[in-house]
Amino acid sequence: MELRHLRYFVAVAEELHFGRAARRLHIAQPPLSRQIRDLERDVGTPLFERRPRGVELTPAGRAFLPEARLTLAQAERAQRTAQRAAMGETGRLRVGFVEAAADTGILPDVLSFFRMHLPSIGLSLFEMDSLQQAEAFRDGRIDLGLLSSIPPDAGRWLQAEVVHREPLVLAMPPTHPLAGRKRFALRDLAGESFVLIPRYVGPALHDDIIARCREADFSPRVAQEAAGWHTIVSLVSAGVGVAFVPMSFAQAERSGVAYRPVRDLSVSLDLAAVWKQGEKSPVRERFVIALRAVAGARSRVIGPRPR
Amino acid sequence: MELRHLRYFVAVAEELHFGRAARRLHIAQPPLSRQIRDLERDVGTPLFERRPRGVELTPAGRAFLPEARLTLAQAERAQRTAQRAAMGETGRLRVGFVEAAADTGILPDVLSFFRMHLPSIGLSLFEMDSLQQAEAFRDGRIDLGLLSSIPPDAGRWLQAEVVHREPLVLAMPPTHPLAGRKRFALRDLAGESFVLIPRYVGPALHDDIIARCREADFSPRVAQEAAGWHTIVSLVSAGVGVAFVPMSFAQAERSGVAYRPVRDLSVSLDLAAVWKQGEKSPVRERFVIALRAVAGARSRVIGPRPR
DNA sequence: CTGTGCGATACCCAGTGGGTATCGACGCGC
DNA sequence: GCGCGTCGATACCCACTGGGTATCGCACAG
Repeated sequence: MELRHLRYFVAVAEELHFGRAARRLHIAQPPLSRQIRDLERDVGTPLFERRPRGVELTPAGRAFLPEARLTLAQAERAQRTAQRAAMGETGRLRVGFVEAAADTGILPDVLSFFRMHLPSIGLSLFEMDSLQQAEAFRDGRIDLGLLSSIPPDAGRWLQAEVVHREPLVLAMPPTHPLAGRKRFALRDLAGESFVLIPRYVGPALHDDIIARCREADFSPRVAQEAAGWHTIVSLVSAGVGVAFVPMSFAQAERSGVAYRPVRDLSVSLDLAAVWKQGEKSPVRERFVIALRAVAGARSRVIGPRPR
Repeated sequence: MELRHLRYFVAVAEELHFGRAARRLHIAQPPLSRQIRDLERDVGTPLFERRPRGVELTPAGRAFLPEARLTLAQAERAQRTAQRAAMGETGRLRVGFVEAAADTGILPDVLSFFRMHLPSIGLSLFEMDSLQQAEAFRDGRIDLGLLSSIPPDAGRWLQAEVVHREPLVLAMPPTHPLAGRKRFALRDLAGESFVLIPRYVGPALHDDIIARCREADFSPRVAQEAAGWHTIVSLVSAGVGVAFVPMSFAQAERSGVAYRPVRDLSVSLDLAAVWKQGEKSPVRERFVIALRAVAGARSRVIGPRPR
C-alpha cells in the first residue's frame, strides 16, 4: 500500500464516481480502476460496490475513509514538521552558559526574544563554566555554549564567535583617592589591594589582567579572590580592595562603589557563542543571530565597542 | 512522497547506516540512497548528514522521524480498521424495530449478546412501525428492520427473513365459559366481542385474522381496537372482550387472563428481519445470525414452531 | 601512503503506473 | 420495447522508475 492508493481512494470515495475522480486526479479512468483494485487486493476486502450509476462504499470502505484521510494528513504534517525544523522554527536547543552571560543581561534578553517570536522552540539552559561546557560538547549534551574564554585545546573542533565585548573598568569605594580623578593609568594602581576572579573561572581573563599589570611594571597584590561579579562588587564596597569589573556594572548605579575607566587597560570581557565545528543547526543559527542583535543593542547603550 | 520513502527513511534513521538499512529492507544500497535523495528533494531539506563512518540525522530529520513513524502506524491502522469492518467486527448498525420485537424478548437478547461479544459495534435503535421502517430504508436511515408484516409494495427491493414465528392463542377472562374447555375451534368464537389490533399497525396480521374468521363463517365483532399487546391483554382482563395474542404471553402468568389454543386458527405472528436487497453488510449479517440463534432458543423454550 | 569502509554515481533492466481503445452491463427515454 | 448513453472493467501498449550491478570518491586508520 502506498499513499497514492489512499489519495486515489479518497478521491473516489468523495466523488462516488470513477470518471469524475479520475478527472480530479488528472489521470485516466482505467488506471484509477486498477489502482483501486490493487488497493482492495492489498487491504483484503472490497471497498466499493460498483453500481450501474456509480459506486458506493462498502462498510469496510466507510470505515477505511476517515483512516485514510488521517494517514494523508499525518504524512503532510510530517513533511511540514521537517520543513519547519529545517527553517529553525521548531526544535530544541540546549544551551550552556557562564554566569557572566546572564549577568550582562544578554541571555535573559535572548530568552525573552525567543519566547516572544519562536515559542515552538524549546530551550534547555545549563549554567556551567568553560571547562564543563567543553566536556558537555564532547558528550553531545549541549548544542551551544556561551562563555568568556574558550578553552584553547578545544579550539580545533569548536567554532566560536564573539558576540559581545565589554571593557573592564576599575571599581573602588567612593572614598578612594583615585575616585576623585577623572582618568588615570594602570601604573597608578601599583600599590592597591585587588579583588580578583580565581584563575580557574576564567583563565584567559585572569592571565590578561596579570599580564597588563606586569607590563605596567607591577604585580597586583590580591587581597581576596571571588567568583561572580556581584560578589566582587560587594567586597569592593566593603572596602576589601579595588577590582576590575565589566563596564556594564557601572550602569547599575550601585551606591557605595565608584567606577572609573583605566586609560591603558586594554582588557575586555568577551562573551562568545561556541558550537561544534561543522554541525548544521538552523535553530542554533537563529539563536546566534538573536544573540548578535541583542548584544549589539546593549553595546550601543553602554557605549562604543573598543577597536 | 510515498509510504515507501517513509519506510526507507525510518530504516536508515534507525540504522544510521545506508548499507545495513538496505540489507534490512532487502534491497541494494544504491537504490536506497536514491530513494532517500528523492525524499529529501520532496521534503525540501536534507534529512541526513553524510559522514565518513555512516550518517546522522539533521535537525529536520530528527523532527521528521517520529512523524514518519506515526504516518506508517496510521496507514497500518487504516488497513486493519477496514479488515475488521469487513469481518463485521466493527462498525455501526441502525436498527428499526416494532414493539413486538422488544416484547418477545428477542431484541433485548440480541442486544446483550452484541454488548457482550462485539462491543466495538455501535447499535442505533429506532422504534418504528412497518411503514416508517420502509420509509427509513428508502432514505437510508436504517440498515436493518425488525417487523411483523412486510409492506407488500416493498417486497421488490427489500429482502426479508422470518426469524421467529409464534402462533396466536386466545386470551380471555378466567371466568369465561370457554376457559373451562381444553380446546375448541374458531367457529366457537362466533358470538364473542374481540379486542383487535388496528389494521394500520399490522395489516397482514389483521387481515389474516379476519380472513380466518370469515372462513369459519363469522365476522368478528370488534369491541375495541388497541395497539400494543400489553394494552390488549389489559383490556381482556378488564372484561372488554377476548383477543388473539402471541403465545409467548401465555408464559407471563398474568393473573386475570386465561390463554387457550384455538384448534383451527392457523395464524401466527411473524418476526422478520428485513434489509435492502443486494447490500452487503457483514455487521448486518452478524446481527441476523445472532437473531436466528436467539429466536431459535426462545422458540424451543416456548414450544415447537408450527409447520 | 595504502587499505578499508561507506555513500554517491553511472548505467542497465524489468516491472508497473498511466494512456488509448473497446467491451459489457445496466437504465432511461422516445 | 429497443436502441442509446453512461459507467466501470478489460485488453493492450509505452515510458518511466524502482531496483540491480559495477565502480568511484573520499575520509580515516594502520
